[in-house]
Amino acid sequence: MLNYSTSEENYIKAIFHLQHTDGTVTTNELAAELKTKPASITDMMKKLKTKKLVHYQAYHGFRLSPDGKKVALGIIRRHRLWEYFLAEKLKFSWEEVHAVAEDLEHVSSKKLIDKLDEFLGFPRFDPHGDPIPDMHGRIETSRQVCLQDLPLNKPAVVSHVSDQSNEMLELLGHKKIGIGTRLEVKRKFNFDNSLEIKIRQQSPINISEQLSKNIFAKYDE
Amino acid sequence: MLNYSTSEENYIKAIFHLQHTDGTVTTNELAAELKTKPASITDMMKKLKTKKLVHYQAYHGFRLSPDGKKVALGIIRRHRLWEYFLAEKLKFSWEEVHAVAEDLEHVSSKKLIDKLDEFLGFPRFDPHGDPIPDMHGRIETSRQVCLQDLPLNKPAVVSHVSDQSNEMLELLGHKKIGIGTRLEVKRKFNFDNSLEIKIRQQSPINISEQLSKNIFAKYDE
DNA sequence: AAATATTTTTAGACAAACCTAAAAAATATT
DNA sequence: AATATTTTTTAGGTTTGTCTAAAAATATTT
Ligand SMILES: [Mn+2]
Ligand SMILES: [Mn+2]
Ligand SMILES: [Mn+2]
Ligand SMILES: [Mn+2]
Repeated sequence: MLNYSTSEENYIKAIFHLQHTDGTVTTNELAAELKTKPASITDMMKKLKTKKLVHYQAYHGFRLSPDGKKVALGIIRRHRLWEYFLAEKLKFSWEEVHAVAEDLEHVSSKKLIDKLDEFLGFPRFDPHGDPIPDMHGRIETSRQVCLQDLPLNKPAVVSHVSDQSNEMLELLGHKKIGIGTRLEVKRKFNFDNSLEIKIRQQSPINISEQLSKNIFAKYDE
Repeated sequence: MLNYSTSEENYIKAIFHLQHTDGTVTTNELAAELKTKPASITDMMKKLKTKKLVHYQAYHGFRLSPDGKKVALGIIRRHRLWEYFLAEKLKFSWEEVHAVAEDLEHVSSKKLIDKLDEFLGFPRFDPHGDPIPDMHGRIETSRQVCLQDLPLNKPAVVSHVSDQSNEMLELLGHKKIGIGTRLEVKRKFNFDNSLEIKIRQQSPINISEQLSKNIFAKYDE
């Protein structure tokens, strides 16, 4: 597999993330995301087109080709493995890992990343709950997010609890929530960010913002 | 502390290493080291001079300023900590670590490096036996090298033995060599790379290339 | 369907980091 | 000391990635 410059990689990764929401990505959208000017986007899209990494027609937006997607998944794999390393091994806080991983992701030795993966025990999610692509670029399609970020009425399965204190576990036990519990968020109250959730056939219960921020769940997108 | 480009950092580090042997470094020397053309060296020296990182007078070579030395030690710290990480944690072999560290050394988050240092247990030497500068740029002046690389007639102290097999220890016991032994290499025979070494007042003894490659010693430079 | 507003592309410029070929300076040889 | 050789610098050019300002295409209003 060829090597790409840091700039090319940042563009490819940004397109990947943007086209997940939209179908195709526009020049202005990408310029805003990367904090560059639209003219720079056009320049780069021409280049990525000749390298067959994007489908691009002047004035009609662009999206990654199958090859481009493979490259993007490689970059995302590196980014998320480094984030996991920084949080888990070096004890960085969740908010700090992203900026450093933004640089580390461009060191592209395949052996380095595969050995790092092994050293970390083949983690499946980064510290933000996003899935880490495996060495073949396969990525879990279900997303892990905290309950606050779960879409309403989406069935999800509790996959992770970040605070393991006695107080937390006592509360979870009382509410009958644990790893594997299936639930849906029915309403979100903006006043205090409390949530109303439904667990199987039980009647809906209410949980505080504080609690919801420490519970993570997976759902299919 | 300011940030420097990958190119600037590679030049600064190369000057640091070259001026250790010579006093001042020449254009052609540095061009050979970095595999670039002399014209590129002149360009960069002008730039590094305006940034006050080198002392440079046209046609008369250059050397690092005190500021330039500080920058160099920061890069070398990052390089050697990553080499240690790769060898110790990711199980890379000694020969593989250098190339990857050549890239990782340019990720310049100070917090990243200080936390990595702590995670690794503040190692004092990289896998090649070179000392790792601490977070203030202090570096041990004594070098650890294998006997093959020891300068002739330099008093040195055995500091490390890489092969710990019974056969090795038997041989070392017979030759009366152990950690802490003071010795000097008196001659090197090019035919088989065997060495004649002197241990205190004993008469000189001969050791094979194979053995010498597994014995490391420190000396002041 | 025209007129207007927005988005995107083109044209041309600039800095960083490299190069080749020619000129200048320093060094070595006779 | 004059000449020849080697080293270093200068002059000018290329590629990558960015920018501004103007032109062209598309989308939205009236
Ligand atoms: Mn991230
Ligand atoms: Mn990045
Ligand atoms: Mn090295
Ligand atoms: Mn390097």
